[in-house]
Amino acid sequence: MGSSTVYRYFPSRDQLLTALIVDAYEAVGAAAAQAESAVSRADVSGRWMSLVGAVRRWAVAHPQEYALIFGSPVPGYRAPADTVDPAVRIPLLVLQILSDAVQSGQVLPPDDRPIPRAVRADLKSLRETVAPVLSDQHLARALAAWTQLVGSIGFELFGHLNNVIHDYEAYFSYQMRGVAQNLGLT
Amino acid sequence: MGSSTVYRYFPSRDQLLTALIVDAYEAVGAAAAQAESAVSRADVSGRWMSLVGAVRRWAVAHPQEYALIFGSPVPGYRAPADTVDPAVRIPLLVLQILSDAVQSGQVLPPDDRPIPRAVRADLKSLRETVAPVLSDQHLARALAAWTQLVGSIGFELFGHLNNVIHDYEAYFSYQMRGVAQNLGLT
DNA sequence: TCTCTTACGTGAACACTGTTCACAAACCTA
DNA sequence: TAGGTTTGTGAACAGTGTTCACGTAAGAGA
Repeated sequence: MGSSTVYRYFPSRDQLLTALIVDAYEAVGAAAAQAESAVSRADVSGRWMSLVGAVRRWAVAHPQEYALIFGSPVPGYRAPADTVDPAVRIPLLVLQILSDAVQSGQVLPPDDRPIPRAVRADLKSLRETVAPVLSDQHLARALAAWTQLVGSIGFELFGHLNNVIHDYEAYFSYQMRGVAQNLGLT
Repeated sequence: MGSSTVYRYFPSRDQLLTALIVDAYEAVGAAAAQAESAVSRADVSGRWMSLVGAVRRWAVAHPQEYALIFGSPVPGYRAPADTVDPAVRIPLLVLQILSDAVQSGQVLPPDDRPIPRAVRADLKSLRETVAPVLSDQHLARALAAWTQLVGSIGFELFGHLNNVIHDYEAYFSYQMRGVAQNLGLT
């Protein structure tokens, strides 16, 4: 197939990119959701570990697609609103796990470090739209966990721990168990 | 200046890239080192906060260079050994801060979660080469902190928290104080 | 089966970028 | 001033992204 044929299916490079990005988000989101759903609802830390393992496996199997959605933005491309829903699927799963943990009393009380006013305002919006049962501290920890997950996989894929960590799967699992602990999951 | 002139100074695209990458690592490393060195040696958590703030400010001021070193790898480019020394400067600073904290008794005892054997082997090498006073748990936490730092800045620069966090500087500071706490810095 | 219409893929053409190279201008240094 | 080195230029070539006119294949209805 010639390269020009692509333009019969997508009107522009940007819309092709958008389709690729949406596909990638949906694929990794589906892998995460499926893995997470396979664990008993009560086992919140097992759900977290299953989710992160699935995300990492998908990333290792599809490094270019992972780089497309979590690596450097493509120069000149601005993601349209269509990409938002697929993109938030995994963070919503994380918030759901933490919400379930809170509601079933399986989460340690968060520390009481003061949160800056501006951050509280953002977390309030977040709580009202997606996770009503989570406190500011819980929301902030969930965001930190999500950041840590993406950062850890990026470090592996992008080679930042080459010659430092050799068994990355074991390292990743260990670190993610630590993240679960930081989240307060028991 | 015509684009062809570049090839008078660099024999190939890859060597030009290497020079850009080394320059970027050295610039962000210098910013981090300078900020970190401006804080009293005894104030380990202040040193951490000063370091991360400087890294973030540099990243926001030089987003393309940041993406070059911490974003998706350039297709077809393999980083030569020359890039390693500049690249490890910041993680070494983090290890130094934590080492100083340990030696002056300013760090909480790490939890005793078991570390997988394969990871222990890697951490042992790391300890022997760069941070002899740090336990496996401390080393793993330092790597996690470094991951969290890079991940947080990437989330901001690459737009993963657009329309979620608006005052990113405040959010970043709050999260980094949490990382300091996870590191055990008092 | 024939034909009309639509869907699909091709290759030429154009622009832009990365890279090489022969040449010329500028600049040391003696 | 002269010789040699350094620096920048523009032509040329290749590779890629994009448009477009064209031809072929395929499906629907008579």
